[in-house]
Amino acid sequence: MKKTTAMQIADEISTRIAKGQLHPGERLVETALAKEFQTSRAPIREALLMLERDRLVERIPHQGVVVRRFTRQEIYDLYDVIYRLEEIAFEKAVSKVTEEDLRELDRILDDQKKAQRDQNIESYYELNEEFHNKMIEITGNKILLNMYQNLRRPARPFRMMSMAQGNNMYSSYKEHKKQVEALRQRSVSSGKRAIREQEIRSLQSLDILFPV
Amino acid sequence: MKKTTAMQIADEISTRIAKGQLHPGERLVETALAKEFQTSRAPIREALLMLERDRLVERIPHQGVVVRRFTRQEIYDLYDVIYRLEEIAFEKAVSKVTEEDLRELDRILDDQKKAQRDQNIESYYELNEEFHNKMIEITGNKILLNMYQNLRRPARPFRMMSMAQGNNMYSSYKEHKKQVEALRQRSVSSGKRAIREQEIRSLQSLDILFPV
DNA sequence: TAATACAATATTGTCGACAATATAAAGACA
DNA sequence: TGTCTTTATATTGTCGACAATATTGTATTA
Repeated sequence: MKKTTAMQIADEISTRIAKGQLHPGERLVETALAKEFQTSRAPIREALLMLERDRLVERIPHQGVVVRRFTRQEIYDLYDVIYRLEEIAFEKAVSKVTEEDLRELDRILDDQKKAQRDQNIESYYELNEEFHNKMIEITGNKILLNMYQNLRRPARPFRMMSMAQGNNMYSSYKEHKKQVEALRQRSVSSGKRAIREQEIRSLQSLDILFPV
Repeated sequence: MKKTTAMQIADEISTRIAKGQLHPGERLVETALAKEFQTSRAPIREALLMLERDRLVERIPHQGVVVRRFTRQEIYDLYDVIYRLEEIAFEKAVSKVTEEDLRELDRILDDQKKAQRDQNIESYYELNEEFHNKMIEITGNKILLNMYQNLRRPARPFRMMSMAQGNNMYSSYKEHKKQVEALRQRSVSSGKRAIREQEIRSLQSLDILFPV
């Protein structure tokens, strides 16, 4: 199952958006992209449709495609939903988690600790994704996992930015550790508490990044 | 902002899937559709991409597009997430609801009552959508609303089927009424109770529709 | 007969050209 | 001068043809 060129292009543009090389509101013109990627417009159009599917860009008929723009409110709403989903996931995970799952989470935590020590934001972020995905995988609900990933994808640029801020990477690591501990003890309440703490911290970061 | 033909085609195929005229797993061949809709393949391809975006079909590279197939487990997972989101929405709505919102919900309930009396499933279903969308609109969280709609869309065929079953339309109406009453009293607990009751009923319907 | 290699067919992927539409620029009129 | 109309330009939408790929059917060989 080889990847079609449209998919490769979609991947490339996707990472550019994630890394902040393409900014919200920036226009994506088909002909320009076709020239850059040395193809015709057909695969470009298809790639853009795929990106719209992933909610990374917005398409307006006869007007074109722009990198999705979030209002301050939308970012807050996005975070809100993400953390509510994490709570749901945690609650479900408590009754399903195995010893092997816990070992896997410990492994990710260890790697995160190293990345945090090295101040390797990129690496830490990837492990972060892994951690949360693992957490939801434990629930066994693929719909939930899919939805969660769809939400986090557009949030990535903001998360990266706030991760680079102050000692957020360290406190993020600590919260994750608390979560795993709560999961080990099968304690829904302390798990939720850890999630809430992280949420508060995230919102504080947002306030610094996007002052009113 | 006129609708492009690709969008019209996507709408048409979308309703066919929703109404069960196209069955899960059924193949959607581009040339055949192009012939039927009297266009070239370009807008068809685009429409199919849009449907994939809405999670109504699955695309496999070089193999084609099929109407999305759900396993029994996925349907259960889908319902699970939908009801968890409704709970979240209700909790948020309690602190935001206005008198005008309540009147609007009453209006929808009245219409549902009529549709239920006439055993007009189609009409009842549309009002049902309206009810739930309104409920989430009250929260003011557009991300949540969008996500909720994305989940309900592929679930529509199942919901329609279970609505046609026994007196599910009537009990659905009653649960909605309870929800509005709970909202009026700003009671999170009784709202959640109503949602859970409806969830249980839904799962029972599913068990009848898809016996093990 | 069963398994494998090969050829034929159906279908998707990509291309370049043209048509339709929206935006920007230029002109007409009060 | 300012507003409306018209024209020009840029960009997206659609088309038909060809290329690439996957599947199916057929032949070959052990």
